[in-house]
Amino acid sequence: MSGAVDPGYDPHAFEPFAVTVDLAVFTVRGGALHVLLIRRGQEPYAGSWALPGGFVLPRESAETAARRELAEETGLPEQVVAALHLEQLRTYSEPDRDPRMRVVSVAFTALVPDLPEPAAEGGGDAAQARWLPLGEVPDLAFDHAVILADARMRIRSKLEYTCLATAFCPPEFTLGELLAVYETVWDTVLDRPNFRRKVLTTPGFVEAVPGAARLTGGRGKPAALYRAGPATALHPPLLRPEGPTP
Amino acid sequence: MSGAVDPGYDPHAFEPFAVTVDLAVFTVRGGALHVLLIRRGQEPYAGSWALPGGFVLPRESAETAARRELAEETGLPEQVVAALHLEQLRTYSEPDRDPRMRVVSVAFTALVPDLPEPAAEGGGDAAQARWLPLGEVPDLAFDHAVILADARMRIRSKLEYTCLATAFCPPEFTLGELLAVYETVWDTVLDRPNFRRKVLTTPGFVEAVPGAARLTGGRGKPAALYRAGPATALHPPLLRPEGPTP
DNA sequence: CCTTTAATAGTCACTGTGACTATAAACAGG
DNA sequence: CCTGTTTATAGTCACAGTGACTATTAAAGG
Repeated sequence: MSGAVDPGYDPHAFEPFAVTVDLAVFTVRGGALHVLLIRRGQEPYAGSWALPGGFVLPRESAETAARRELAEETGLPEQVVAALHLEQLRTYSEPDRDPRMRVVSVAFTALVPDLPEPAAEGGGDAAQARWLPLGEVPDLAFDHAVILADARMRIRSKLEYTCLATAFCPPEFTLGELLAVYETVWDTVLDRPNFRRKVLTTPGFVEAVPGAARLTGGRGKPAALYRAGPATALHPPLLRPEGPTP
Repeated sequence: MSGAVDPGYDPHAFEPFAVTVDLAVFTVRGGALHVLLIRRGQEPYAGSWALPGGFVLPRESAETAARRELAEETGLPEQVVAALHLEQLRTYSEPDRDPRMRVVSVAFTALVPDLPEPAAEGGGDAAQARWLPLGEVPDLAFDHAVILADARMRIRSKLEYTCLATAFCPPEFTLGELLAVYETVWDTVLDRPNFRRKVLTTPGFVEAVPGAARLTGGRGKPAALYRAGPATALHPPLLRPEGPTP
């Protein structure tokens, strides 16, 4: 616990820890799950791709730092960043994960709708930011490949028993778009009518927008629009077809 | 990420962070969920109860530190501690959670069978360690009440979709004991035959110990013995009666 | 118009579960 | 030794939720 040992503990007595945050920010675009990556400008791993993130400042919590870094590196307005779904994933603390010094990193997962185009240059850190499909992600700096894999597993399983999928959608969406989120994240094909039945009979998952409908890219019958409902958990869950973690 | 900013970063340049681990160690004893607490010997919060834990050493990962602290403060043999179920809960990083300095704490949850009697004195830190039923937990030091509440919520929901409940049982156990784990953690009463059917038809949840049986405290028909099976996830899950988090 | 595409409606069989009844095997006490 | 109590184990029945499928509706395009 915080201070079982503390004989007049001197903060500068030994090599200190640095604390950082790393962000695995996902979006669904064009039928593929994308993750936000930045290209590193400095050593170590200069030129490599990495997850966005940075140091936690002395008066910040890890979550505050995560939102600040995300705003800086994506150029999204603070207000948008303040509202989006951000969730702690886990903390990575292997002693040699950073070659320079002891760095403990708190990793977060964020889900955003497709809309925001990278707009990376706002940050100023000269690092370029891009959305990359998971299939095209190159080797990453530090242990970020592990973090990314953990984050992916986490969201795959969270879609099963939470209403998180709506975080990938714009404020108003069609059930076809929501279906596409599930199919993309799980990399499966779901039965459309069954999916519809499940979503609509789960209380609080989605709410119909009265009278609204949208033409789905020109083809087919217009779809009704829905908003995310107040529910956060799915009882019973919406299990994906195959095993727990294919 | 770990080092987007790093202009020849000087480790001693600013007030450093300390990194600690906190442990929420649970056991089921006598129909009540118990948590392991220690009484603090020093300020701050001297005399208060707190979760066991301590500083992460310069060459340790958080998980290594958690196992070491647990061994020190419970007196359990290293070998037992090395094998038990330990899982990262989340990291607590509010700037003022420790009045002395900036402390970021990685919290863990551990589940142990009833057997180990506190045996706290082995540690030497003079702090006394005790198992307390959750209903009798007093005010805790720092933000440990929050950590404990989070840990409790986590294990309650993990019993639903993982095989974790066996971690509360000795190596060989009866289905009645496993049932008691669920009933204690969820604070509900489950139908015995239905529970039995569910556990036995879930592949890999438990394995029968051939020919073995145990007298259940003298009363009633002897029960067959089982061991934990290889499965880790429960598909479909074993949902608790009421809402998601009562 | 007729075809294509996607949304929406509805059907049917099966699986898993909740509620419940029945039997078996130990012990306690008269 | 019989009887009641306790706990384990076996089995039944009805219903909810789901997977697989078929049918209909409403748009766009040639």
